Amino acid sequence: MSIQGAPNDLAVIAVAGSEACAQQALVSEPIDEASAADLAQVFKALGDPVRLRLVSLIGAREGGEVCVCDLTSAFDLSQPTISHHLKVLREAGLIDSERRGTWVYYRLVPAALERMAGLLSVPVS
Amino acid sequence: MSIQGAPNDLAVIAVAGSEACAQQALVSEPIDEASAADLAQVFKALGDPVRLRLVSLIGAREGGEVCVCDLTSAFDLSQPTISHHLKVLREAGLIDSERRGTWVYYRLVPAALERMAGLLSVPVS
DNA sequence: GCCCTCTATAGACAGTTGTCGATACAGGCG
DNA sequence: CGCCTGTATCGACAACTGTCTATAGAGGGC
Repeated sequence: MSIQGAPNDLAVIAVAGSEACAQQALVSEPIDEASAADLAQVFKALGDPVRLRLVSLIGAREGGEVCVCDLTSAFDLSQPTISHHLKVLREAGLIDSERRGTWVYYRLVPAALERMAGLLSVPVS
Repeated sequence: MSIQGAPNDLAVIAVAGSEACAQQALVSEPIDEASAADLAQVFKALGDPVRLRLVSLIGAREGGEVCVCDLTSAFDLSQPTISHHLKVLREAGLIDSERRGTWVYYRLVPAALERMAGLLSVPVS
């Protein structure tokens, strides 16, 4: 389950992402301050229960897209608060959005998730 | 704080961790609130540049162990501040420590890192 | 025992973050 | 056009976080 086999752009991005993150382990050599600040911002975006659930809700959705109205109704929080969390995730590069008519749809950026996953994987030496 | 004796225990834990993370994708189905809160705490621990560099410094070290004194000297921060960050990482389960005489040595918990990596990996199906 | 070094804890304080209500903007529909 | 719905931004405020100094605890050497 998860992403359908349909020829959408998301699958292509996912493959490209997982191939690109070859040597990016956090633990293979000490990272410099600039990289640390850069990566910390992304982890910080993931470091909130609401945002984690947002990512999960978006990613688990068939078709990979979720309307903001569906996300807002899934939480016991105000609409501006959800909008704020979506903005944080968007600025971290983890999701992106597209407006279609009245509604705005969000989807994951698989390459960004894979990049972080690659950083955390420990070479089994 | 406690690390079990022999160094090859770590390898066993690492392998077990990477094998166990089969179906733990964040995006395969929506996670519940409790899991989200739990996981967010770990991502939050990683969401600070200093702590990311600490993880990197510890993981990149030959032997996998680093004395606190080496970590403190790697930053332009006070010793209590580094101690605080190490505590955050320890409480998130990402690192572990052992006192040997006067010094305290920190090492990674590979299973914890692999767990988070597994969560972020996007199933390419 | 006394003292010295290494590490952790406590308390304080400024900066950041999550949340809200109010409001502005965007776009479809009479 | 005016209105209505969906989304984003603004401003405020309490709660949390990162940092410091001061101090406590652990353990070795004299």
